[in-house]
Order: sequence, then structure tokens, then C-alpha cells
Amino acid sequence: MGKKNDKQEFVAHITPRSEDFSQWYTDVILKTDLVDYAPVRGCMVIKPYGYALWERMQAELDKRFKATGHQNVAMPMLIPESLLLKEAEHVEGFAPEVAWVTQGGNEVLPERLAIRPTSETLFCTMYAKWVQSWRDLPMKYNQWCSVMRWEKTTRPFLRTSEFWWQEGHTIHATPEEAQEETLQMLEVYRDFAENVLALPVLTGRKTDKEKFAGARATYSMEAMMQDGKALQAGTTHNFGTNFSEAYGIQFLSKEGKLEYAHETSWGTSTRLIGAIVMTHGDERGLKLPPRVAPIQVVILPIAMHKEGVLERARALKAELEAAGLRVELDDRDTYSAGWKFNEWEMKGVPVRLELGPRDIENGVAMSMRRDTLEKKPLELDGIADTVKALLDDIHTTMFEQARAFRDAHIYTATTLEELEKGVQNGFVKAAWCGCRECEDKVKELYNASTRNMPFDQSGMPSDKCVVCGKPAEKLIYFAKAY
RNA sequence: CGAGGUGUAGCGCAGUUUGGUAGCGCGUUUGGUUCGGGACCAAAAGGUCGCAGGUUCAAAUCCUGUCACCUCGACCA
Repeated sequence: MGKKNDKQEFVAHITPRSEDFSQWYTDVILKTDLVDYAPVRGCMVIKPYGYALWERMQAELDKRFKATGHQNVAMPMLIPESLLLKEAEHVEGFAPEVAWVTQGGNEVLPERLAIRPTSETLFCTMYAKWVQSWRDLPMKYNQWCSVMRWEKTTRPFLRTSEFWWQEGHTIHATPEEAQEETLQMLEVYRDFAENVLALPVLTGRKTDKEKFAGARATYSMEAMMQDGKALQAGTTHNFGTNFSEAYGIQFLSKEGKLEYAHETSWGTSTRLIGAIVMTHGDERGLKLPPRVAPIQVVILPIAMHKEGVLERARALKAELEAAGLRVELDDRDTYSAGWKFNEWEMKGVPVRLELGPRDIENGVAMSMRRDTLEKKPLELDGIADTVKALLDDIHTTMFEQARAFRDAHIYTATTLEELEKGVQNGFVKAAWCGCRECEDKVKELYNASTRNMPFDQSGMPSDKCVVCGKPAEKLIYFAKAY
């Protein structure tokens, strides 16, 4: 009693989202134990709760990669400088952010080694060795690893010097097949983002200015954070024969002709964890999508010193686990029920089940869903199925809520003034002439960039470019981006 | 990397202007009472004041450098 201020203090440790979005984000990821800062410039330590989330994401993605015919491999972390230099555009793009190893033991190395910022150069070198004939194609490999980019400004998950990701690299006999692969993997990413992470994304093609260094075409999925800024959540690239020409990946075709292979690559990273936080989180903290939440259901025994409560709670846990759910039984007696409620809400567990003597007597458990905070008693009889359905509903509700937010923050602009206003709060959908100068101008004036050009180009708001007024070529999204 | 701000116990902060024995709340530990929305009582532990130099009889406080975080730019998944 008389501790009202203390009660508020715990929640107040998270800066209100409405007050300072950046600080809210930092508070949430630190206080929910997803991550900590490392004693290395710009690097993060992913803690058990955060890593469990990443493992769930990996499992879901990996399953989809395998289902589309890809195999995992492991490449070295170091790239000899001479190898990195072979594709000019690629080097130019990555050179400013490469970290170098110059010494081994006590000896200075004759050739310095780059710590991989991405592994196109290694994959291409190996593909050149492995591919001889059209019968060897396609080769569709992926690796899970970390890469290092010496970034100027870093933020946990969104941009760190070292980050964990997957990079798929494939080579194909024909341009059609490479293009099909590029679009297929973008679709795999979209499906994963929307149906697993509950993140609505806009897919489309990047402009030449924004495409990957060395790519002929880059496609992306773009998500909107709750401050209206865009987060590039995944990219796929079609390199054509750019890299195979530089690295000599040639094969004998069916017709006996020596041809260059067509290459693609695609990647998603731990940045997606940041996207989950910034898309779904609220004033209480995290809100984790049920399909990747490390803990889907937390059981809180109430008055657990009373006879039979803990036993019944354990049986409930076993029953739910047997049904394939990820369950935590919080039987810590050091904290009050109310304290635990708040902690698990902050950590974003989708469903809480309270089980006390009264519930047991009535044959129910009191449920609370994190997305809407709605409480409802659930019959213990057949509860596993009920909870599964509830988790599915939470997923759908979270996705719909995020999509409604996004759609409400997409503005159509036909003038620069409208564009300026729009990118303060969200994305701007506009007609664009296709020239680099107009992109640069928007960047310079409003610090916003082009995100991508949707595949469905219908519904152009104007036949004139929003920037220069010349005839419009493309429907495109502009936004400030992370 | 440029401009501005912050850094004192695990967390949140006071103390810095005007140099003079390191403080508060929460948390933690131990014992007890509690337990359906952030419990209570009692006792205890915990800090080379981000780090490195310097000035001084004396530095959390003044000076220089450096690191990290936040905001705004330039660069990027």
C-alpha cells in the first residue's frame, strides 16, 4: 500500500513510445533482454531471449529455403583482397566499410584479408571451380553466418558492425531461370514476413541508385515502422552475368557453347528482429508474433501454495507442450502475480494463462492475449486446440493492425509539397520520371529516398513526375528510411 | 564522420556552477509474514563517479584526449 509511485516506476523505465520513439526502441530491446551492447565498437551481444527468437526465425526461413531446393554451406570468414577486387562496382560499393586483417600471429600478411561484408566473391570463386557443364546447373546454396561492415552509425539489430544473416547465392544456365529465382525468393521473404512475423511488406524493384553494388536488378520488401520510417527488410538480387564474367564462371551448354552463368543472391538478417519490435511493440513493451515467439504461452499459477495448484499447472504445461506449443510455467515464488503479469507483457508473450484454485474448481484457465489485452476464461477441457486457435487469431490481428497502420500512413503525392508532408509521417506513393536527379533532389530536400517500385504499376496518381513534372515512367514509394 | 546532448551502485537519479570523508529510490541477499493486476517488516551487501592523462595539498567537480549512448545531417541490410 502507498506504493503507487513504485508501481508506475517499473513501467516508466521504458520511455513512452509516443514521446521518443528511438529511446523507446532502445529501452525495449535492452529491458526485455533481447540484446546488450558489446565491448566492441558498434557490435551487439544477442542474449538468450533474443537468440531464441532468431533461432525460430531461422528455422522458419530455412524450412522454406529447403522447400525451394536450396542447400546450406559454410564459407570462410576471410576474403583475400585480390578476390574482392575482381568485380569493380561491387568493390566500390563495399570498400568504405570493409574491415581488414593485416597480421597473422606476429607476422604481417603478404596480402591483407577482408572480413566478409557479404560473400558473393567467395561463392563466385568456388562456383567457377565447381561448374563445368550445363548438367551442373543450377547450384542453389545458402549460408547462415555473420558478416562485418564498418558502419558509421550503429543501432542494435537495425545496423551493427557485425550482424547475423543468411545469404543465398545461386547460379543458373539462363537469364530467365535467374530472374525466376530472384522473384521466387522475394516471394519466400514476403510470405515469411507476413505469415510468420506478421509484418506487412511492400515488395518491388529498387531503382538503379538504390540497388546492390554489382547487381543488374535488386528487389526488396519494405516494412513501415510505427514512426512512419521505412525499414528494408530483405533484398534479392539478379546479377545477370556481372559476377560470372568477373570470376570466370563458365559452362558448356547443351549446344556445346561456352557460356557465362547467371547469378543471384538474397539476404535477410537479424535486422528483422528490430522490425518486429518497431512494428508491433507498444507502451508495455514487446509484442511478439506467435509463430516465432520463444515462449507462446506463459502459465501463471495463482495462489500456488494452495494444494493442487502447482500440480495442475504442471499438467497443463505438459498438455500444451505435447500439442507442440512453446510454454513457460512461471512458478517463481519471489514475485507477486501482478509483477509477473507486467513482466511477461513487457517481454511480449502472446498468451498468458492464469490458473488458480477457483479456476481449477470451475474447470477453466483465465487467458489474456497480449495483442488486445483481452481476458477470457478458457475451458481446460480441450484447451490445447483453443490456445492454438487463439495464437492464430493473435497473428492475424497483429498483422491486420500493422497493415491498417501502414495503409493509413501511405500518402499519395502529386506535388513536392505533398511529398514533403507525406514523408514526415509515412510513405509517399508518387509518379516518377525515372531519373537519378529527381531521387537526389528528394534526398537532399527531405532526407527521403525511393524505396521500391511495386510490381503492380496500376493507379499512378499522375502522368507527371512528382519532382520535375516531366512525363512519369514509374509508380514508386518514397520514405525516410533506417 | 560533422554539430549538439548525456555518462555517478544492477536500474533510475541527486551532487558538478563555487574542488574538501559518495548520497537517495528501486532492485539484490538473508529471515519472517503475504500471494486473483506491479505486497509488507527487519537486517545486510553493493560505487577506483565511462576510460586515460593532466592541474592541485586535495578532483565526481577544473583542463585535454578517448569510448559508448541519444538527437540532427553525410554513408549503409
